[in-house]
Amino acid sequence: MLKLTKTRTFLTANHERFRLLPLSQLAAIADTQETSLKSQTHTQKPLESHPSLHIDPKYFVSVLLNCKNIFQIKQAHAQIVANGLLTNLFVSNKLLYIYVQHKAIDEAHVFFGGMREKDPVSWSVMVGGFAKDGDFVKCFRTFKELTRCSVQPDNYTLPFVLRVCRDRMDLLMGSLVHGVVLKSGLCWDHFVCAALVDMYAKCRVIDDARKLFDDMHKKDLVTWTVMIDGYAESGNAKESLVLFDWMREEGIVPDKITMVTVVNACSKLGAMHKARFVHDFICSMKFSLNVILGTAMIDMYAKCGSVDFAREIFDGMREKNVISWSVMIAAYGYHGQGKKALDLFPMMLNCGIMPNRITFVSLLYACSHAGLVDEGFELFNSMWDKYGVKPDVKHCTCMVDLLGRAGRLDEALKLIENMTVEKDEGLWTAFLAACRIHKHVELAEWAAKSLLLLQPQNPGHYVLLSNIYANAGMWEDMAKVRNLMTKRNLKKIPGWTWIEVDNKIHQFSVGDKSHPLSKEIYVLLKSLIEKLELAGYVPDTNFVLHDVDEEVKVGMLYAHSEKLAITFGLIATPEGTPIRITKNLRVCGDCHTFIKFVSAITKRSIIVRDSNRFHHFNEGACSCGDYW
DNA sequence: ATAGGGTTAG
Repeated sequence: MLKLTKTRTFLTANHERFRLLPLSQLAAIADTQETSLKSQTHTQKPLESHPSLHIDPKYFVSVLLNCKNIFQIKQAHAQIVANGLLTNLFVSNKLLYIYVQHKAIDEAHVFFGGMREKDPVSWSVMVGGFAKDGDFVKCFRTFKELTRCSVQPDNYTLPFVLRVCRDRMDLLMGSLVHGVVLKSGLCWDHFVCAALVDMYAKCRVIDDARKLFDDMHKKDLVTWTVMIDGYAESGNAKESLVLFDWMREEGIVPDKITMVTVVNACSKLGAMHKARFVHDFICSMKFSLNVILGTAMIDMYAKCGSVDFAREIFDGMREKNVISWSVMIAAYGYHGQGKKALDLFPMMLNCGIMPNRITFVSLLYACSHAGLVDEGFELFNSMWDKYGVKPDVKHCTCMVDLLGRAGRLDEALKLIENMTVEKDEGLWTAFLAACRIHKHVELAEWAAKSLLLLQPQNPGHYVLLSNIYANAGMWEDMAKVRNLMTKRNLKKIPGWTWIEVDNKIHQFSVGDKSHPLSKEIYVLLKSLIEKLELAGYVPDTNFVLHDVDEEVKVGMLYAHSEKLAITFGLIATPEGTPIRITKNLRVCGDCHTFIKFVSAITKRSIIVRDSNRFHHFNEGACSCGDYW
């Protein structure tokens, strides 16, 4: 019955010579060979095959499905050739797919090239293979070839090419594909539309993603998840949570992956009530914490201000990976508990987890936040020798930060001069901060100019440089920088501060008057400032003059978004509880001083998070070392 | 026969 059982060598379509195994041995490849043969004879009708062949193609498909490695696939491939089954698209498409599934993309490509007959499935599998492999060029080349062979792009190929656009964040190509989608009339297809939403969301064109999303008549869980994540990633975590509520109202039941993105949104928001709610929700769904969900929750609690809750989750996790450990270390770090962060390191090694680049960033960062200079140096020096992790810019930045805070500017400078890796924005920013503490104008100017050269489109750098000139009384230079900024049509990135009260997020911008309690807030802020000034607070007007927009300068000198949020916090949160605020950018020096005085006078503890740093204020002191 | 969403720093 079998066409070939004797051992001989054979040329596959890929022109490789194989010692062909007898079918009896090939069968051993497939674990489930017996069951699949049985089920085939007893329950399923054999597929129609070429009249001259006696072997059922389905048999080869089941062999292919059970291949464990490339070698086995090639053996099966050879047998398929030997049995003349290549002409069977059912079999050859499966073979192509199996090559792709085992990431043997080159083999797949060669085989694909040699296929005499290709149907839309063959094309999709190949396009998808390149997409999953991240090979943008070959993915598009194949896609173009497909259209040239007058095959219609279908609801399988289009999501694949959109996927590769998404992974590269290539909005231009993505919109071009969107054009193809419109022409193909497939814009109402479920998968195609979801892929478009995903592409736009990941390219941070969240409004376009939303438009498509709103027009979808059937939104499934994956699309909701993509949308929720998209909002969180593009800085609107509040909307993520709104969508999450809406999704449940629509009767869609979230799964663990959705919850990861929701947890992530809470991290970004730093809203503790929301965090608790989401945690309770996860418990009520009886979701067990896998590594990813658990790690996301550690991060959430840490960024919502409670390292202790974060640690509870951490301790309760059965499986932890490098990321879980790094997140926990970082959490202690930005809460100013450097010692605890460092204690975790040997524990992690004991568990057999090897540190990576980010682990070291977290460790060094923890050192700089807690002023642990010697410990930091030791880690920095040992990371390559002991753990094989090469120090990069980020690690150098932590060291510059550490040395700068410790007042060792000259050593920081030496480190920068001896660096072999390319210097980036963060490095110059850290060095600049150190120069400003030590009032070293020339070096500060050098750092700020480097920043400007590196990112001429970032308005923040212009503001920095002009502030340096202003502080040094170099008015002409200052004017030049401001002019350059106007000429290049750059505007300052707006800063926002928000505060969560009774499960609601209240958001403020500079001089904001949109809040319902705006009147009360301004009245209290005014009298508060008077009290603070009596206690010795001197507003840093220099900073205000150059850092805040013109209209603010005139009428509302003291209406920074942080100050508005704090004042509202004093009104709306019960005494004895800490006031927690979050800002999307760094808190300026003036506000830092302001908050210190507020915490001294009102005896309230205040926790400020700016981007991903925490400042704990208590009775007029800040835990994380003064930077201003 | 082929298909999508998730974790860390800066």
